Amino acid sequence: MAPDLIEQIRDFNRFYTERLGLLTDRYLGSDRALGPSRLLWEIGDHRDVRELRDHLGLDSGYLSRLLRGLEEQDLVRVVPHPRDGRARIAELTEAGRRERDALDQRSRAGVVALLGGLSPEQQEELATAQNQVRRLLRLATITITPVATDDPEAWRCLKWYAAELARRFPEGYDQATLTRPEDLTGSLLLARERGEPVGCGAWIRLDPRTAEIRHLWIDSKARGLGLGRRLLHHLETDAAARGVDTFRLGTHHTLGEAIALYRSNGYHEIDSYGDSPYNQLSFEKHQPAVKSS
Amino acid sequence: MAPDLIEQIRDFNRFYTERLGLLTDRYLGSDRALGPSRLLWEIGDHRDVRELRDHLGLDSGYLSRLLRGLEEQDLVRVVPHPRDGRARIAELTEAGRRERDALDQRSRAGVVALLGGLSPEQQEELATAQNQVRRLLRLATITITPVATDDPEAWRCLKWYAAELARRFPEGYDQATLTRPEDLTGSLLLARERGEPVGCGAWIRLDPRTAEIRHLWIDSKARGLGLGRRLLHHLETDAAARGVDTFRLGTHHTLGEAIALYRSNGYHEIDSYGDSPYNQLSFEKHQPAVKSS
DNA sequence: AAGATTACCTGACCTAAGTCAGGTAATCTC
DNA sequence: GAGATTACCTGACTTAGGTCAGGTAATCTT
Repeated sequence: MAPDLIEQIRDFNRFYTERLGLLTDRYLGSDRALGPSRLLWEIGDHRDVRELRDHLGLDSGYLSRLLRGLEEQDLVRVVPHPRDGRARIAELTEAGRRERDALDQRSRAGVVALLGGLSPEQQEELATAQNQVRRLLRLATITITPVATDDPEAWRCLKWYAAELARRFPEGYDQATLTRPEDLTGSLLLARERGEPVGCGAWIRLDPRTAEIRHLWIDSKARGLGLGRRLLHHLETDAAARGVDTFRLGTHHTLGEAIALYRSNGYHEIDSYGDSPYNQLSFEKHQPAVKSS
Repeated sequence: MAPDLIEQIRDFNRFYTERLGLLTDRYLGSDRALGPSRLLWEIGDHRDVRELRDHLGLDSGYLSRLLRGLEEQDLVRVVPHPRDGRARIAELTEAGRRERDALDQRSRAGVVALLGGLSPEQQEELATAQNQVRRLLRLATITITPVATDDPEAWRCLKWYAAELARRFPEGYDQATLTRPEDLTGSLLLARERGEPVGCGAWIRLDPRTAEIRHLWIDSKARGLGLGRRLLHHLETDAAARGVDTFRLGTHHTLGEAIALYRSNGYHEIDSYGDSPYNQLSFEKHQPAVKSS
């Protein structure tokens, strides 16, 4: 990997850390410490204490003390959970809401001041470049791993996939059409973003040198990142490493993004080969088998 | 200002903070705290203690203690300054250098792992987008302020400007040609990045409705940001607010970037009007006088 | 209904990071 | 050469942010 590229990324990280320092210093302003401010913000209007603990990654003792502190200042009320006697819910009081809004306002003001130094076009350019950075960093940190054919997380994805097809196909989609675990003769891949499943894909072996790509699906919150392409590529190299040099797949007229993805990845349309009623279009691609890197 | 643009910027800041958290957690790795690690890094091979204090913004007592700690671990040696008996210099020992290199290696490894999830083209895209973000944020945080005509910081800039012209003009440049403070009948503007002067520009009044732009200069470390344009624009609105509607300036064949800047800002070439031997080209622009925003 | 688990709290303790007030020696300014 | 300033150090203190070991009550599991 190009060393200067690495240095450039690190340099940007250093730069941004420094800039963020300036912004959050300003954002603070109040004499409240960072912890309580962040908590105030995270509570929103009301939130499970348990959820807060998970989300902020805090020790239960520490969170408890933080909440007590905010309660003493009358910014927060901690009330019993209506359905679980053990659990509790933190909610902002009127004063707490005012405080949170003030914090919010201060944070906005910092950004407004920053943008004031730029022309409207430059502001747009900034937003565009930031979105690009975010998109690529999200994509880079999503992990793709092979999982067991009956992996519960992967099956949650497959269910979502089926539900989406049912919504999008005019004729609906029968969940029973999903490939059963015992028929997944190739691999089942699961994509996770920060631990959360956000996509899946599988291939099955049609014959020793032919694989069929199936059930390629990306959660809506992870679309537009280029994850579909990455997942498809991963499936191909995975299959290629096991002797496959021909890939096939079937898809549906309504799945425009998928069709575009296949075409732009070297797939060409062929005559229908399977018997699935949903496979209105069939595609194929040849590629010499090589070991995955 | 567009509210969703503001939210987008804030959202990116939150996103990046979170990502950086992940990166620096990894970067740590060692059981050394963040403070000493950062200090180790900043010392480089050797550095004035005083410089470290300024640069890291640390209390002198705190820094002293940090250094003592590193000295006890044999990572750092603090030796007297050769030319100033009060001052001292911190330098890494052999072990300190190894430790710093190990930190560095760990930080690189984190970035390499991150980039591993992207194709080479995407890596390039990421670097490009990050540079764009950085460029715009730098530009946005540079302040431009009018200063006294004999302001010492502005005059440092003017001296640098003169020195650069002396290097670039085949015939050299006589510093005495710089406009004297008493002749700066318009304004002298100074651009600062994080407090440091990085550019200047002035206008003088030729007649009640005509200004001459002079000595527009950007430090090499702030070039390519679009600061020249911003500074020029600032000079124009400043002059316009004081009744000027005609701008003139003279420049030199060797200053290609400046000539391009003037042309792209509505200046057109006119016959020579002044008597400066360095003004090989003259430009003019009309613009109705309006109050600055 | 017993035993395990979960949700939260309390008290005791700890470290990193920093502030502040003063002190010493060297150096600069006049 | 006196007085101010600078560079650094030491000791005393504070705060934020956190860990850990237990305890209580509610709930889930079998």
